[in-house]
Amino acid sequence: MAMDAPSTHTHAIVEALTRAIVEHRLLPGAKLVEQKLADHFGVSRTLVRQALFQLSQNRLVRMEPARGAFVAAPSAQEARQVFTVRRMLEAEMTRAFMREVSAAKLQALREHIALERQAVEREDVPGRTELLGDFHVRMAELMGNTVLAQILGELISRCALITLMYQSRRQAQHSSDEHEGLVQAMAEGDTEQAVRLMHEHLDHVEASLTFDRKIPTHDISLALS
Amino acid sequence: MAMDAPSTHTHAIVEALTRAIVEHRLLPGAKLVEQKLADHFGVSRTLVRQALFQLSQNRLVRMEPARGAFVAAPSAQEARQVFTVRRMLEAEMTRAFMREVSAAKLQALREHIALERQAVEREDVPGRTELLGDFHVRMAELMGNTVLAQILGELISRCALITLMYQSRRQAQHSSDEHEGLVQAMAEGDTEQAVRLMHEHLDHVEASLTFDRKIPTHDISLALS
DNA sequence: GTTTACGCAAGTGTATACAATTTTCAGGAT
DNA sequence: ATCCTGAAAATTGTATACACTTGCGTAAAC
Repeated sequence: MAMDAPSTHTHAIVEALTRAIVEHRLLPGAKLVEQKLADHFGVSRTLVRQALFQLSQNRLVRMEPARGAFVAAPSAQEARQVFTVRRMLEAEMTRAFMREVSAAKLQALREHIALERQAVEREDVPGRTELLGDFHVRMAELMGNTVLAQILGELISRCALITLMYQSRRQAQHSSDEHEGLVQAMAEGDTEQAVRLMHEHLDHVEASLTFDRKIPTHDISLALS
Repeated sequence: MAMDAPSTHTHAIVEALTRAIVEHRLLPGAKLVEQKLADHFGVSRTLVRQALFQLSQNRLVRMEPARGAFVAAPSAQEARQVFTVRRMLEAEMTRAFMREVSAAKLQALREHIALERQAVEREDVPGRTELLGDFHVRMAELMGNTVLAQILGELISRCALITLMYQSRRQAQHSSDEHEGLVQAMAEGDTEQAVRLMHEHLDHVEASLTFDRKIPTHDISLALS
C-alpha cells in the first residue's frame, strides 16, 4: 500500500475514502457529492476533486461526466478478470519467491499470519480483511519488488470492493489456514506444491464472492465517521 | 490503452503529454510548469493540474510537493522490477492464451505484426515503438481480459519511458521478428516453446535498455508542437 | 389519469484570485 | 573569487466564484 504523499491533505482524503470503500462502509453505487465530502473533511471542493480523480484511477470510484462520482460497482465479469490476473501474477510470484527464499522471509510471513489469526479471533472484520489481502503484498515486498507490490495492492483493493460485505468468520479462518499451508510448502522447498496452493487459494477466494445486488449507502457522514 | 474520457479536455492533455513522454520528446527530468502547459493548450491551470495528477498516478510524471511536476526518471532498479513483473504476467498470459487459441486470434496477431513491419520499414520511430508495445496488449485484448490489457498497457508505458530515445532500427526489427517467432510457436501449439520465447523476448528488450544520463528538454512548447 | 413543458434546486466543470512556498539574482561581506 | 543574505519574481497550493448541466417537482394540456 506504499504510496507517496502528495500534499498530505489530498492523500488523507484518499486514504479515508479508500478505507471506507474497501471496508464496505460506503457501498458500491453510492454517490459521492463533492461539497458534502468537502464539508466533512473541512477543505474546499478542489482537494476533494483531486482525491476523487485519484480514486477513479484506482477504479475504486467511477466518474460520470457532469453527473458525479460514485463508488465503483465492478461487474462479475470484471471481478473474474481481476482474479485471473492475480492468479497469473501470483503463481509466478510464488515461483520467484522460492528462488530466493530464506528463513527470515518465511518467519516474516509466519508473523503476518499470526496477526491475521489475532484479527480473526477478536472479530476485527476490517482489520482481518486488510491483513488477509496484505499477506500477498507482503510476499512481493519481501522480494524487494515494489512495482509488483504496488500492482498487487491495487488489484487486491479492487477485490475487496467485490468481496462480500461481511466475509464470514469461517471464510476468513479458511484463508488464513491456506496462507499457512502455503508457507508450509515453501518451508519444505516444494515449489510446485506452493504454486498449486496459491492457485487454489485464489480460486477459493474468488468462489466466495457474492454478486447479489448492493444496497447503496447514501449517508456519507455516517460512513466516514 | 483503452481509458474512459473524463471531460475530454483533461483527457486530451493527458494523451498529448503521454505521447510526448513515451516518444521521448520530453525527456526524463524535464520540468512541467503548469502555466506554460495551460497556455500551450489554451486552458486554465486547473485542467493541467488534473492531467498532471493523473500522469503521476501512471508513474509517467513525478510530483514533488511545492516544487512541481517532472517527467519521471525511473531508476535502473525500478526498470528491472517492471520487467520482472512483465515476465511473470506475460509468461502466464501466454499459457492462458494457448488454452483458448484460435485461427482468428493468430491471424489478428499476424496482422498486427504486419503493421509493425510497415512502421519499421518507413522509419516511423514513434509509430513502431507504440506498435511493438501494443502487440502485448493486443494479446490480452484478444483474450477478452480488459483488466489485464489495462495493467499491461501501463507497465509498457513505463517501459517506453526507460527505453533508449531512439531504439535502433535493428532492435525494432529484432523485436518484430521475435513476435513472429512467438506466433509461429503458438500456431504449432507448442505452449512451452511460446512461453520460453516470450521470456527471452522480454529479456532481450530489457537488455537493450540504456541507463546513461538523460539530457532534459526544457522547451515544452517545442516538444509538444 | 397520463404525459409533456417548464423552472428551480442541486451539483459538476472551469477559471480566476489569492496565499504560501520556492527559485532566482543582485549586492555585500569575507 | 566564493559564499552568505535578502528581497523580488516565479510557481505551486487552496479557496472561491460563476457558468453550465442534470435532476426533479409542479403544473398545464390532452
